[in-house]
Amino acid sequence: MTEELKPVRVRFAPSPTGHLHLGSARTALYDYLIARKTGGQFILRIEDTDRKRLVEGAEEELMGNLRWLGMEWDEGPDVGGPYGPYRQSERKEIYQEYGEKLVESGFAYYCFCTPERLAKVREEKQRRKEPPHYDRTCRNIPIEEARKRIAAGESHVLRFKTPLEGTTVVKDLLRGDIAFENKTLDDYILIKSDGWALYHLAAAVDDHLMKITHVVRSSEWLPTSPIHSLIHKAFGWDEPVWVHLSVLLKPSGKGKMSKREAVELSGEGYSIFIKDMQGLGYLPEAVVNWVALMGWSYDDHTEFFSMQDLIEKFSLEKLNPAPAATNFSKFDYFNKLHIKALSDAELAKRLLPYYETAGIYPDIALLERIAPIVKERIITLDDAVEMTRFFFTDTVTYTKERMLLEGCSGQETMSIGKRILEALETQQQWQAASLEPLVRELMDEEGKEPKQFLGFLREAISGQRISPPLFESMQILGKQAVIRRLEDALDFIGKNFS
RNA sequence: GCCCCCAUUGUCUAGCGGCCUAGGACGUGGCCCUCUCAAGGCCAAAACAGGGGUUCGAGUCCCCUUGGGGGCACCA
Repeated sequence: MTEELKPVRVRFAPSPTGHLHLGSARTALYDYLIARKTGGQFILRIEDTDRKRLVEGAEEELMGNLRWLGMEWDEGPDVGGPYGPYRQSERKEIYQEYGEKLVESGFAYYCFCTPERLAKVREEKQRRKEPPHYDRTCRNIPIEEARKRIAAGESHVLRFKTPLEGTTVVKDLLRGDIAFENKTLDDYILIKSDGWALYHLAAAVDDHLMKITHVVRSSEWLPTSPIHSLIHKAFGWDEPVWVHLSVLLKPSGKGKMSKREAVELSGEGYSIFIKDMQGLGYLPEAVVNWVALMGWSYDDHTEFFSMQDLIEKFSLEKLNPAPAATNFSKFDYFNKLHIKALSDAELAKRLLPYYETAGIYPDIALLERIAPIVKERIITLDDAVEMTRFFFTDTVTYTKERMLLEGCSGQETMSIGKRILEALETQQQWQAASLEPLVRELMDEEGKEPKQFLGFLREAISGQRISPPLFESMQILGKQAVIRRLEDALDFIGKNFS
C-alpha cells in the first residue's frame, strides 16, 4: 500500500513488429495510470533487438496510437530522458558489456552449438516427452578455450548458467510467491550469434539502468520470470516489483486473440487494433474506459471513468489475476456513454471528419445544431453521417413503399399533404416547439394516428426510414427546404400513385 | 510431455470468515413511454465447478480433482 504511493518508474516496452493491440494498450494504460497517480515516470522503451522482425513505421504508429489514447510518456525515444537511449537497438554495446560481466562472474557461458544441432536436441527431447531444453553441452567448456574459439571466429551465443538445483521464487504483486524448480528451467540465450541481446538480458539490464521500480507486463512472461529474477540476482541488483497481468482472451473466452479472430471481428465492425478504433467511430475515452475495466475494478457500481478518474482511483492491488474475455458489446455501450458525455461543440468537432470521409463538408455551426439530436442515438461516431444524410442533399430519394400514409390511398395522402403544405407555408415561428402543435392539430382534424401522419412526414422530408426527431429536424432544415421537400414528395405521389 | 497461472450468472466484475435468501454493469426476454431510431422507467431469467478439510460459522482459508488459460525459439 505505502509502496504504491511512492513515485514509481514504469516502462511500457513494446517491440515494433506490428500494430498496437488491445492487450498491449491495457498494459500501457496501467503503467501510465500508476505513474501519474504516484507522481512517477512513464517510460516508453522500444524493444527492437530482433532486427529481422522489424516492421517499417510500426514505432511511429505505436506512438501515435498511445497519444491518441491520451497517454504521454516522460521518457522515450522521441522525447529523450536521463537514462537513454530508449531504443534497445541503440544499446547493443551495453548489453555486450553486461553479458561479458556475467561470463566473468561465472553466471554465463559461451555456447558453440549450431542451430541445426539445437533443433536435433529439441526434437529428440520432445520425442522422449521431456522438456525441449538445451542439453548444456557447452556449459563446461573452460573459459580460456571458449575465448580461443571465439578469437578464431567460431560462431557462438551467450547462455545463462541457470542453477541446476534449488528453487527460484518470484514475488508477483498479484499472485504472491511463485516457486520454480531450477532444474525445470533452461539455459536461456542471452546474446545471439549476431551479437544482439535477447529480451531476457536486454530487459533486465535496461530495467536496472533505467531505475524501473515496477515491471507491469502480460502473464505470458510468467514462465520466464524466474530467469529474469536470476539475472538480477547474478548482477547483485534489487529486483523490480513484478506485476503480471492476466491475458486478454477472445470474446468466446477460448484462448487469446489470434490473427483469425481479428479477421472475424473486423467482419463485425470491430477491431483489436488501436489504429482501427478511430476509423470505426470509437472515442479514445471509450477505449480507455472499457479496457481499464478488463482486469481491474474500482468498486461494485462505478463504471464510468475519465482518464482523470482512473488516475485518481487506480491501484495495482485491485488488479484481477484471472484472464478476461473481451466483450465488444460493452465497448459499444461505453462509446455511447462517452458520446453522451461530450458537449455539443465537442461532439460536432469529433463528428466532422466522418462527414468529410463521406464526401460531405458541413459547416461546423450546423454540426453543432445537429449534435444534440444525434447524441443519444448513435453508437459510433460514423453512425451520425447516415442518420443525418438528408440534411446535406438537395434532392431526397423517396421509397415508394414508405411514402403513403399508412393504410391510405395516394389520393388521400395527396390531399392531406397539401393541407400540411399550406399550413407550413403560412407558419411564421419556425421552431420545433411551434411546429409540433401545428402538425398535431392537423393530424387530429384528419383523424390520423401519429404513427401514420408523422411517418409520412418523415419520408417526405428525409426519405429515411430512421431519422432524428422530426420537428427538431424540420427546425434545423429550415422552412424553405422543408416546404420544397414536401412539394417534391407530393410531386412524387402524383407520379407514382395516380 | 513438462512448468506456471487462474476459477462468482453468457461476458466484465463486487465480495478480502458472519453485513450474501451473493450486489452492479453489458447482453438477453417482457412490460411501460414513444413520430422512426434511440434514450428513459419497471420487471424477469441467469453464478459461488466438484469433493474433502479448518472453523461455532466458508463464495471468502487449506488440500485434491476437474475445467480453462499461458509458456517451453539465436521472438518479445
